Amino acid sequence: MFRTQQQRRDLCKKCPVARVADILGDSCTLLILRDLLEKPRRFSDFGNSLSGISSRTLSNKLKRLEKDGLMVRKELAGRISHVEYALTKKGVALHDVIEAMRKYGKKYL
Amino acid sequence: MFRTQQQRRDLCKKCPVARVADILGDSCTLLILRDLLEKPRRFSDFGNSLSGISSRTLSNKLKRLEKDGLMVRKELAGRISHVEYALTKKGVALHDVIEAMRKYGKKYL
DNA sequence: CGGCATCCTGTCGGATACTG
DNA sequence: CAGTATCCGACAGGATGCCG
Repeated sequence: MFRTQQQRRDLCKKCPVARVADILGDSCTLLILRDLLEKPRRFSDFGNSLSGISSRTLSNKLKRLEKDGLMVRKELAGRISHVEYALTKKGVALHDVIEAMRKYGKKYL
Repeated sequence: MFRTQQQRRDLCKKCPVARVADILGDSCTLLILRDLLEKPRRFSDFGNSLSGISSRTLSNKLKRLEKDGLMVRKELAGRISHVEYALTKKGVALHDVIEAMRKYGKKYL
């Protein structure tokens, strides 16, 4: 699915579910969002909760989320490098989706 | 994510969102569910709405959905082979998730 | 119509090592 | 700490052809 960019555009144009699917459509991103909804995180925080996701993959997913405007990267001042990732309004709005998922998961899975 | 079976089990055990992610976590499956929520479908129905998904992929996704108990395959009597796919109760319950996604997609994407 | 078998390629993502 | 670079294997999934 969404193999070519054209195909992706076509399907996304037609349906809002497809547009969300385009962003949520992989479990990894979903779990990152789940964590960020709770509170802002630092790069290394994800390593633990996501059961050893590789830094490469994490980096890629975060870039995608930032590009899509769901999340912002903040460099905080200090002697050592300190970066924080936090959801934007657009990202926080996914709360309802994630909660619907959590509710379903609890009840049926 | 969910690269090994063990990893998948571990993450799924911890969090309901992860469990839903395990099923919904790819756009293709999601769109199949979207269609099935509307009404039962036949194999070839998906080819159109999913913009040319290959029969191989479609077959695999349907099998997974059936295995997970979200959907049942019904062979209907008749001279020519006629199969229908319909959601189970567990599948229909995903309505809220999909609708939350639709709402979000409409508003923000 | 509703698939399955085979082949083959692209992409994802882990492992490892390195940097400012 | 927060990544980037490179390499490489696994696998998803398209294309094609065939079958009951």
